[in-house]
Amino acid sequence: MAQKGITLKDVAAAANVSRATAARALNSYGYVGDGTALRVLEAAEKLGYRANLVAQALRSGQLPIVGFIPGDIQNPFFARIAHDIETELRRHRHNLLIASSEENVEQEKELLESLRSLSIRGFILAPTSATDSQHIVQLAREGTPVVLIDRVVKEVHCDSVIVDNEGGAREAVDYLVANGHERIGLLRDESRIFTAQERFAGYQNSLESHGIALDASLVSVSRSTVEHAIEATIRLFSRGDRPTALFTVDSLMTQGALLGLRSMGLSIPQDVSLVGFDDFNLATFTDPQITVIAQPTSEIGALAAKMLLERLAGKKLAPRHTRFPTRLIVRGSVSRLHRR
Amino acid sequence: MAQKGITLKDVAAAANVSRATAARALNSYGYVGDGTALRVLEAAEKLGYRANLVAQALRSGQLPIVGFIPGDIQNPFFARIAHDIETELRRHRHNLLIASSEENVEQEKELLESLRSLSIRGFILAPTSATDSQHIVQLAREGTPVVLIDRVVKEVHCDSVIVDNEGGAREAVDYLVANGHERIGLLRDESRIFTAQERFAGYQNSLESHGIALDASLVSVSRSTVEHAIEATIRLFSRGDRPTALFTVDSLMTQGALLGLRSMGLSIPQDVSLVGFDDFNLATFTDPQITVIAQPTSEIGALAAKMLLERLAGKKLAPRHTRFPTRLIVRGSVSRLHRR
DNA sequence: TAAATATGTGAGATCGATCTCACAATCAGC
DNA sequence: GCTGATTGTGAGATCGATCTCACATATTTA
Repeated sequence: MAQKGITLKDVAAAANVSRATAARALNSYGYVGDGTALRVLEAAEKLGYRANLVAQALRSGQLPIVGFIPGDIQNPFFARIAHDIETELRRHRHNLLIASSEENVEQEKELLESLRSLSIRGFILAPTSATDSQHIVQLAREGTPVVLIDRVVKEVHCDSVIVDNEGGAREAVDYLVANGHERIGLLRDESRIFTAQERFAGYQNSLESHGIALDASLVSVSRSTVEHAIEATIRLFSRGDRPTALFTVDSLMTQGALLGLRSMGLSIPQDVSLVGFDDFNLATFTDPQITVIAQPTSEIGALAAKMLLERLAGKKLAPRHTRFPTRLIVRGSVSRLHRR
Repeated sequence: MAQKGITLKDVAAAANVSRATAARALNSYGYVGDGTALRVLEAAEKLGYRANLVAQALRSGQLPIVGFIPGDIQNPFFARIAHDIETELRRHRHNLLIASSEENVEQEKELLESLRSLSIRGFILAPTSATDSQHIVQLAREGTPVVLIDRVVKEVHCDSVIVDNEGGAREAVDYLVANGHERIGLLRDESRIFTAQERFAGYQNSLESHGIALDASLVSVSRSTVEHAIEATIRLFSRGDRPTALFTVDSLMTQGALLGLRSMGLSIPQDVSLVGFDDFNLATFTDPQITVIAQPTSEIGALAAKMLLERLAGKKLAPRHTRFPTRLIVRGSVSRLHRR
């Protein structure tokens, strides 16, 4: 009952022309007499005619809808991106359908599969697995425009927008090392996820370049939620020779680490130094303020949407890959470690 | 190019039957011979047939899509609700289209208007205005299922899920008064918004019941973002006789207040006591932990989705209105005020 | 003035799935 | 063996917008 039921036919009847002519007048193509066109437009106006997008889609094969599949819409990082994508799409009369993969490859596959039958025009996707990607390859190969954000997948040929995860992580750990830390814990998410891999690589590379051996027992894996990160943090710091510093790979984990450490009575930065990847609202309120690697979150969504819209408009180019730099924001959560 | 193009016709041809019979076999209705049905099913399987939802929608007039129009998808409150709605919808093979009103009535109207031509099945809506609501009345009257969340609009007859805003706000202010505060500031959002009205009423009623006169200069209005709330807070506390306590009406504002107060060198709870409406992740990390009025956020989305799905299934009942209770969580951001 | 082109319009096909209707067969009951 | 129900199937219409084609008139051009 969504539609009042004023169709092109009604408009045509009111204007005393055929459907074909009405369509020409409304979409201004082909030959239409001036007077006729005016009559049609007036009739449409008076009746409150709105084209049925579903009918248009059946002919054209495409609904003016773009799908966005983030790992988790509750993560402020993705929420911000969703907002920016939607704003950009609206400018071009497209709508945004959001379905979260919940960081589950199977769910991601099912979503893609089911959205496909909706004749959605294109996808903006944060693939949950860097390797299990045949479904995405397949999608891109069929010609559906796809833009990957935050995470890429090697074999897929499409536009992508990511950040310098390795460099950012390296900078974070370099900074901790420069402050005298050697036992540096890592709170990361599952290794299937592209950003986790890259940030881990940054962690490794930094340690290696400083001649510090990687200690696997200092690395804790957790899902990216505050609750899971609290647990993982407690696990990591429940040992005798606990780390003197911690690097967390996203803002929800940073918040989990804050809460976990507090619950253990460990204070920052006296007992533990902390650097988090991805800035967040309250990072400057906590005491101390949290030192972070900031990403240009506000640019990712808008750029991805623009890229996708260009593809939808038919632009044929080689895939474009944008990688934004990150930025270390030094606040107060890292202390200089003095040898004891 | 979203569709590989395997249509019912292809399946019918492969199974050597007519389209009508193929449809009957696939959707199991009417009479179909056992052998025939099997042939059709096998052919569909082999070809990888997926029904074109757009074509189905053209006939039925409805796409399996539900629209969600929150005030701001970046507000964790709405993000959580969006997540829960989506999870529930997916169970019933429906998709979620999210478009933010950005707390702008005109945008809300345009969105509704444009989504209408998409033949969306129903809406879950947090109306940005408690009074400017003809567009929603109209929508509901036409028979489109609508569920209002977080905010209601008087004239609209449809299901709704909200919380006890007045009671929650009253409890917050009662608590401050019980701790000796009389000059209690209010950081609220625009009065057009339903929750702002109700929470303001709770603030008023509490003061009145304690014989405290309402001082309009203690009330600061701001948009519901961290940035705007910082400014509003600073404005409110830049006066000589500043409030001894502050009540903020949502979690982004609470965070803004925290940052604003800190930037002014005011500490909580020594200089200012604080109670916020809506709990948030870091409320227990900040020092002190923040006392809040918690809402059952995790129940709202799921319930709203269920209600909507029932309506979509054709359930005809009088509109149901659920109002969840709130809960005061006492932490450490309120101090007992001693007369000076 | 005849031929060629430009302009305006409508009838009907199309997109894909589904539904109505007509028409066969098969089977039961009398 | 005949009527009437039961079962099975296909032809064609339908949803709404758009596009192709054919067919008119007008207007140029040779």
